[in-house]
Amino acid sequence: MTGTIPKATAARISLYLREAESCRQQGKTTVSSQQLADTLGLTATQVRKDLAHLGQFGRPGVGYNCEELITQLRRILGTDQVRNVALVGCGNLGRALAAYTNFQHRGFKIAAVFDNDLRKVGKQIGNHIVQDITKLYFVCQRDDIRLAALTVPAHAAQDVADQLVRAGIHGILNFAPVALAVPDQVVVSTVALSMELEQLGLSVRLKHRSS
Amino acid sequence: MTGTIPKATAARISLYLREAESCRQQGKTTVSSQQLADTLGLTATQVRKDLAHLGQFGRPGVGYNCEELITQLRRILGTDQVRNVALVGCGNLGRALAAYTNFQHRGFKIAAVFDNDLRKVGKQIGNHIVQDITKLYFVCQRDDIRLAALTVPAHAAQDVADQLVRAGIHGILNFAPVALAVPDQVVVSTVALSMELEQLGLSVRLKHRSS
DNA sequence: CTATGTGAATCGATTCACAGCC
DNA sequence: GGCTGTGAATCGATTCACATAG
Repeated sequence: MTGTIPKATAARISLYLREAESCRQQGKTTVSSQQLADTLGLTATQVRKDLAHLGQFGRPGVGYNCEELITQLRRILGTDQVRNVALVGCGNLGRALAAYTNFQHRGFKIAAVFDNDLRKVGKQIGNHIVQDITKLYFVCQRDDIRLAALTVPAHAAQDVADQLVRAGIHGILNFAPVALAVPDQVVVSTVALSMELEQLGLSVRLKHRSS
Repeated sequence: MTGTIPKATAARISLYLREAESCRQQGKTTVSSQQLADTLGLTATQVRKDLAHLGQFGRPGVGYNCEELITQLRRILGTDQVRNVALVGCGNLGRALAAYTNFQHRGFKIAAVFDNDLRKVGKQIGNHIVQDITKLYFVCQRDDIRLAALTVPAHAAQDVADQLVRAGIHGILNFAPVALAVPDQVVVSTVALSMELEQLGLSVRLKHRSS
């Protein structure tokens, strides 16, 4: 049951959700562990173990009901309710994220956008007005913002991370290629494009070496 | 030695490289496994096992020489030489990536930018002129482009991925939240912002549940 | 006959304990 | 004393084999 979710399983929940949504959009009502495994590059057993870990939805001889799978996975991820996200840093990447409208459908709402550059404060980006970063604490408390996306230059990332922690943020999605020091109860996930490219290049090298 | 790198170790190489660079910038000449572990949230033993797996640089009683560590990690990642990358899709995210200049310092060069929208073709983004996607095969072959960043809408991702495969691309950094079907010899790494947010939110939930 | 859920076995990764070097 | 590299032990995740339900 849902008592405790293995880390490896947790890391795949988003994949299952996307694939279940994709199946639903194709008009399928059910999907088998074998089908999920094939498109996601996993094994059927692995998929069954994972989904059984999350609570046993799925009927022998039939498969998993797409609609139910989506509902359950969303509930586990907590994206059945919309959560507010602060976006800090209005460079190229920050502006790109601020302009996205899809997050809301996925359970996240960019509720506020901040920058420390007073020339940017007050400007409009997407549907948002850029606010002064000194308002961080006030706005996060007022609007119950617990997650943040950090798109500032690497040299400023730690300083802003400290401000986010003081503002009561629980999770930081960090786009700067630096390790952030934060208290234990705060979660940081770093997504640095240069690091992703490095990993991709390495995977390609290793695959072409060994085969 | 470098005979075979464990997957878990490979996934951490970029972290070690960033931290080694950070140490060098702070003027340190050496760094210990303990220091690396502390800032990266790992254990010292884990760091030593990883680095020993990659070839034993590191002197007992002293630690790892930052400069040598950087050189060796770059060599393993293959980023000691610059590799060309094609960027496909000039939406918000694509434009943000095209404008980045840091990739070059990290061993990657955005060598060409493509879109299928003829209104965007010919326009300038950063230092690049947007090219018609029909030129993909020609340009990738001519300029020895083997990696691609895919920043097109989800519904177009598979179609463009097929074109990338035909153009001889070996690795695709996919920013669309869909699973791509590609031949075995092609590597896909998906970085979907909505999925990263889901994972972050889940980590926060699990941490606050259990503690 | 198809497909799930699960104990048992296997595989890989992390941690422990310590030998050896600066 | 401080620190790396590594065999041995532990822990977790994947795979196998199969019982069970539709």
